[in-house]
Parts: sequence; C-alpha cells; structure tokens
Amino acid sequence: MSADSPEATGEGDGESDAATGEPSLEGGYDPEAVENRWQDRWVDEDVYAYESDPERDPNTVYAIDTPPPTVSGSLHMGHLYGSTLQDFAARFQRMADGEVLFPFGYDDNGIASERLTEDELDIRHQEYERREFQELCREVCAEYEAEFTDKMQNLGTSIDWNETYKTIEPRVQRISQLSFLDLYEKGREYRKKAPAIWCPDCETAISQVEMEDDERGSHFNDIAFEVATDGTDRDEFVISTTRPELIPACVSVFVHPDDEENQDLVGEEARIPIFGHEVPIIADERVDMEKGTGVVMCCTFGDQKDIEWYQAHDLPLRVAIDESATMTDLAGDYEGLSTEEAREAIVEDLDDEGSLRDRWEISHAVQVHERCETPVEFRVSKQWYVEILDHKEEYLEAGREMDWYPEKMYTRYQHWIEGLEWDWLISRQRDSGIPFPVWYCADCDEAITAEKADLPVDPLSDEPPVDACPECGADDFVAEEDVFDTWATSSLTPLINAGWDWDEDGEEFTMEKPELYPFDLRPQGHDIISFWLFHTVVKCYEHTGEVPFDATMINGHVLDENREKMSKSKGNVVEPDEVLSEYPVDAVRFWAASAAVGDDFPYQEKDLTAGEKLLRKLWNASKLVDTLAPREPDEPEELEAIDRWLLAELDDAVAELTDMLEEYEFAKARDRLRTFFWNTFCDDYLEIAKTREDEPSTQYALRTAHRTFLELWAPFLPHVTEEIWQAVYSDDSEDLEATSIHVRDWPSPQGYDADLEAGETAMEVISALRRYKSENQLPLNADLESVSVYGPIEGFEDAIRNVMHVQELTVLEDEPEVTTEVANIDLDYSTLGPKFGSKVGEIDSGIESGEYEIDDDAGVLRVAGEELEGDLFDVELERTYSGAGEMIETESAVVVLE
RNA sequence: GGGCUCGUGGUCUAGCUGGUCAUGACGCGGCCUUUACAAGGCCGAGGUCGGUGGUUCGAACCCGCCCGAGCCCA
Repeated sequence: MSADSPEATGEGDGESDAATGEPSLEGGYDPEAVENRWQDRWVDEDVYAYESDPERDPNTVYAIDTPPPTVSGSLHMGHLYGSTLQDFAARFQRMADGEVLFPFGYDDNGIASERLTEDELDIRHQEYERREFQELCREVCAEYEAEFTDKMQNLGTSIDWNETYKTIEPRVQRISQLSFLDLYEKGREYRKKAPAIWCPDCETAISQVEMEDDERGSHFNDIAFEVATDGTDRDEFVISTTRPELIPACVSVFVHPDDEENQDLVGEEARIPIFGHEVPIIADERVDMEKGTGVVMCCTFGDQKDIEWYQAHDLPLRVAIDESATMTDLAGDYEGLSTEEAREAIVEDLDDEGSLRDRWEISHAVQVHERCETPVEFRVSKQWYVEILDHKEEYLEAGREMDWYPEKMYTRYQHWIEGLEWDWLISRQRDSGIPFPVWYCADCDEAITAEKADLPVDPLSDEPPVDACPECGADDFVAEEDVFDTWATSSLTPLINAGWDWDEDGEEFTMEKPELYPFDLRPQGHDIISFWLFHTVVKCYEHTGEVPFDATMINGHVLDENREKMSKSKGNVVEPDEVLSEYPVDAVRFWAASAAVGDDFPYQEKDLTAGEKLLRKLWNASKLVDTLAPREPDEPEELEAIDRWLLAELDDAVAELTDMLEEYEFAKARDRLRTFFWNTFCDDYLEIAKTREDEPSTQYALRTAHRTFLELWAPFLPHVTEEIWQAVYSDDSEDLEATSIHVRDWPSPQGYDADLEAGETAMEVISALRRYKSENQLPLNADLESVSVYGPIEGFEDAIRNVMHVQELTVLEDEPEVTTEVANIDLDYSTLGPKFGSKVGEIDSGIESGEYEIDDDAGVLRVAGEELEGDLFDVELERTYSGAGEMIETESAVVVLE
C-alpha cells in the first residue's frame, strides 16, 4: 500500500509525496513517513511552546505537572501509556482553552540513577571519590536521557521541549535546598538519631520503597532464657527466633498483656544465654501470641517491631551488627564473624550449653534490598526528618480539595495518610544527590544552614556562612555529607515548573510564572499516589499554603495479554520499540484511549489493528470528501433536511465529546466519536452524499463535517489529522505555529436544528432496504422498483430513493393493510413495580396465560383483577401483510417493497 | 494479615443512583465490487453478567460470604 520508503527522512528520496515532505492526499496513508515528519516539525517549529505571561489570568492557562520519569532504564509501556493520556488532556485543552504548559523533566538524582550507573559501567560507588562517581552518573544519565527524549518525541506528545529540567541541575538544586531551608525555618524539619533501613551489601540507608519481600528458607530456634529475678515461680522460659545471632543485641523480652500463661514473667528480668546480660520483661499488645511460645525477644534491631518497641519503651541500644553485617565487639567471641557465620556458631554453642530447645526449618518472607537482594538490617543513625504526622488532617483536606479522576482513587490517598506512623526521613548516605546545605559545629553539633542567596551550595567544598558557631563560638565546622532523598526534590515539580525562587531584596519567595500555580492537572500511575503525589502535596502545601493541583488523573497499568503484570522475570514485557516499529503511533494512541482512566488494561496486539483501520478509514473518507465537494463552498441560504440533519447530529456529538474530554473520559469520547464518524458519517451520510454531490447544501455540510471531524480527532490522532488538514485546508504549511490543526479552536455546537426523528427513521428505512438486498443476495446498487414507506421521513425521500436506487418511492398516508394480533404486552415495570408491588407477579402470569382483556375504548388493560392505565403498558402487535409485495417493519416505520 | 480496586459472549469492553430484547469492537460463519476504503459493506451465530446466599414484585447493578487477579501497606 505505502510507497516503498523504509527510511522516511523527509530528505526527498523522490518516492512519494509523503516522503518528500509535502502533505498530500495522494495514494494510501503512509504513517511511517508522515508521523516522523510531523514530529520533527512540531518540535522544530515550537508548535507547543508555552509563552509565559505573569499577568495572564490563571483560568485561561492549563498547566500540567508531569511527574519526571526516574532515570533508571529505558522507556516502557507505562511511560508510553501515561504520557499519551497526558497528551489527550493537553491537546484537548490547548484547542479548547488556549495556552497549555506541558513540561517534561528527568528525575536523575538519587539511588535509582546511581544503580543504573553502577550496572551500566559495572562498578561500585564505593570504588570512587564522590565527585568522580557523580561525574560518571551525569554521563550515564545524559546518555539515557538523550535516548529517552528521542523516544518520547517519537510518541508525538505535545510536550513543550523548551520547558525541560533535570532534578540534578543547579537551578533545581537551588530550589530543593531553598525548600529545605524554608521548612527548617518554619520548624517543620528536625535531625534525630533513629533507626533507618540499611543495606549491608551496599552499605547505605535505603528507603522503604526500595525494599521488597522475598520468600527465603530459614530456621526457627527455640531458646531458653533464664529468669534472673529471685523468688519467681519458674526459672526459665523459651522464646522463638529466626535470628539467634541477635541475642547479644537483646534489650528486652515481651509478653502480650492478654497472655495469661506468661503473665507471671512481666516485671521480671531475663538473663541472656551465653552473654549473660539481663533485660526487662515487658507487656505489650504488639506481641503475636500465636507465634512460637508467645514470648518474644526484642533486639537492636531484628525487624521493624523491634524499632517500634525501642521507641515506645525507650529501650537502650545494643548494636551487635555493624554497617557491613559483621558482628561487633558486643558479640564477644563472635566479633568479626558475618551474621550468617555468627548464627551458626551461636546456635551450636547454645546447643552445647543446653539452651537450644528446638530447631526446625521454615520458609518466610524476608525484606530484601530490591537491587542486590540482600536482607536488610536496621541501623540507628542521625537523620533528617520532615515532620508530617502533626499535619495529617491538613493533608487530608488538601486531598479532598482536589478533583480526583477517577474519584475512587482518593481513598488510597486517604488511607495512606491515616495509616502514617513515621515522619518523612529525607537524608540519604549516598553519593549522587543534592547535598544538605548544612554544616555542624564540631564542638556542640549546632546545625549551621547556608544563606539562601548562596544556594546551591555543597558543604563539602563550600564554607559555612559564619566564622564562629552562634551557639558556642567554636570555629571548627563539619560538613553534612548526606544528600536529599530523591522524593525531597521530585516533590517540588510544581515549584520547579513555576520558577519558584527566593527574592533577596524583597525577602520573600517569588514565582517566575505565577499564572501556572496551582497547576490544573497532576497525572500519575496509581502505584505512586502514596509517595510521589502525597509528598508533592506536603511540600507545596507547606511552602505556599495552597494545594498544588486542582485535579489529579490516575492512570492504570498496562498488563500483558493475559492481564498479568509485566515483569522482566516473567519475560512478558512488551517493548514500546517493538510496538512502534509495527504500528503507527496514532494507532497506539487509539489503543491507549480504550481504557477508562484508572483501570488496568491488557496490551493486545489485535487492538492496534482497530486503530490502524480507523486511520485508513479517515484517510479514505477524506479522499472521498475531496472528490465530492469544493474545499471552500459557500454556505447556502437554506440547508436541505438531510444535510441539516447531519450537522445537527454533529452538534450533539461535539457537545457530548466536549463534556467527556473535560471529565477525562477518553475511552467514552473515543467510542462516541468513532461510532458517529464511522457509522453515521461514512456508512450513512457519505453514501447519500455520493448521490447529491452537486447540491450546494450537501457540499457545505460535507466540508463542515469533515473539518470538524479532523478537529475532533486531533487530540487522539495528531499525525493523520495534521497531514490531512495541511493537505486540504492549510494554504500555508510553512507557518506551522499558526496553521497547525493542533492550535485551532475546539469545535462548538453551531445550533443546527433538524428533525432528528425523521433522520433517524430514514436511516432505519435505508438499513431495512440494505438488509432486504443482502438477504436476497442482491448487489447494494441493484434497482428496487417500488417502495412504499409509512412513517415520518419528511424531507428524506430523495435521500432514500437515490442511495437505495429506488425507482418509485411512495409515502403512505395510512398504515398498510394488515391483519394484526397481539404478540406481546410490554409493561412499564419502573412505575408498575412501585404501584402494585407484589401484585406484579400475578399480573405477569395473567398476561402469560392470556387471561387479560384490552379495552381499546377506555385505553386500559384488565388483568389479575386490576385495571392498568394506558401509560403502564404497550401492546405489541404482530402484523401479517396480505397486500402485494413484501413488508418490512422497523422501529418507527413500515416499508413495503413491490 | 489489612486497605482499595477489578472479574460481563472465544478475547477486550459499555452498562453498575435496581425496571422493557445487556453495548460496542476484535475474532468466527454467510452474502455483496454502492463514486473512498474487500484491511470495505450488509447480515448472522455466540452470554446461567466469577461462585454462592440474601434484600426486593423484580438484581449484571444493593448487602454477606467464597474464589480468582492487581495495586498499596504490614
């Protein structure tokens, strides 16, 4: 079908118009050449560039805060799907409401990018100086970003590529550090020594989202502890643990308050075997009585419950494991062993000593670092926190103030906040990140923060802004080595996009583009509501006092063809590259529009062919329109019925589509538009129009509808609509910023008034005649000698006659001669039910068995001792036509063929 | 283990503030070259609406339980 131009570069191979870069309707549609050409031109000619105007009314700007993809690999289906949904909104709003900001960024600071760098270069960050390693990260990220950008641009999204940022760039570093200082000054950040999740292999603290569960084999060990206190009923008790190497770190023993069997232990002291230190026995309802003996030891730290107890009961720290999972001097003879070695050795010694009472194999879920699959430890260290627990109610209120698409997703946000138990830990012991703008007094540990005017700073190379500690006067300072958590920065994207900054002279925060904030839309997947969206609300709300988004749109996940999650280990990942090499981007977009926003949906290759077919249909229909009507016909004084009908139907479609798109109901809009375009316009109207091409009324309607269809399809199918638009309706394709279909005004209903019932009936009659021909194996253009119609088809007689090749069409004044008998009685249950209640069953069976009477004069139905008024029932008649020819009945007409 | 969501012809889906024949697409079967499109047009077959119990005159829709899938959190 297409010209043989495998590498369509637009360089003029001379093969086809598409390849040479001239928009044209000649030949078939060649998406490969056309799509690339427009993608390049849209970017090169700034068609989607946002021009800021601080004075602009914020209501006329539609600003999207796109979450910047984490630089950790290549573009996947989730990126493709998410950004396509965003683009539907952006393109619709651009046409409907004017200025749109559709920005783009990369989240390339933090652990994900470090990991990528280590994998890519096969190195470990510990092997490098921090600066060196950061440099390597920048290089690797830059490569990935260039490739990613290229692929994003191949998706044809209307991103303003002038408005891009990286979260590691100096401008963003400044904003991120400003954010830190502002929150610190507002008293919403604190530094505290507390447990953090630690990967002993990578030797760093990691965040909770970097952990995953893994099913591992292990052993349960029953270990006897002596009761150290005198005068008790028993000398010992038994605890169960999977981590016997932690007994040197044991700080207490817990019993459930409802555990009557072990209640006697509470308040006593326990002596730890081998090590001999004594710990208190405490009651706490967090004990799982079902597990083991119901008595549990608490260590520094075996799991998160140990941390809770440590904090709740103000327990001491006994650190037996260091940062590389090696036993410390606290472990005595076991010092220097790895945790695994120590575990075996201690179990053996416990056994020798007689303290090991039982040991059996189990399999349980272990929390491991997602990257290296090493089981995590918990280590106490000084970390920075953002206080959030005290503002839960405000964050809930912020969530309620946003419009959620779909609405049901709000509950996830709500439950997340309600379940919060920890403040937000923002410090990371990593290399590649944004540094804390903080130094500490070497003497008193007082935190010295940077001056806002100096940001961004790196305390490792920059000097603190004071000569002496304001607290104790010492002049020796230690730089903070930690960097911010990735989310501490990526939660600032609305402020980054709006150009948030500190004005030194005015001593206030300012925005370069205040008209953008708050943003109109925040799109993202449902998996990141709880951290990314939430953190962004927290940060922006605390800084500006405003909710950063008017609305949030939550997209579902793309699953594989069997509705299962795509994952590398399952090997069911579909690569966007493969899809795009086989199908036009517009077809992929059509597929992306098929799911309701928020629902997960499967990738199915055959769905893409539906999109391909639509492109072909749109192309071919455009060619036909071009042969039927001049491109700029005059508007006639009076439109004829059939043409007015089409435009009135079009008005309805426009109104409905506008509503749907405003509500982000892309799937509904897509189906509504497809049905109207394909069935009503192509199948019905175009066939009629072929017989009326000389009519000025039809020419005008054809062109009006065609232009409108291109505009309505433009948000969904930007490439093919641009190609057709430029080929047919643009006289100057050079000035794309002004002539692109994507900067046109969204259509609005024109107020056409038509007899929709007559049009609908006429289409029914045509459909009936088609069926007749089909059933009688006649060609659709076969002549029909004589057709009579009883029904409201005023004004559509010629249309029916011409399109169905009817020699003689008669409109009957009266219903044709028929003998009728009652075939069925339809009841209006919606009013019948409430009125008659349980009597409905009797009425039904009365009709079923024929025990009823229809009183035509009174207009009532008598059944089961009741009298039903005329509006409660419909009598369906079966007609037998006894006249000449064949009778066909439709919903609202009777057709007789002779 | 907890929360949220989903489960409709072979496949994907609409409908889900309860009320006449459950929507459309893909696939399947048959027929047909209407002034573009046969990758098109027309027609047809195909569903105990995950299972089960309940509320109701009436349930795909409301409620309980169960099964399966997904996400988030323990």
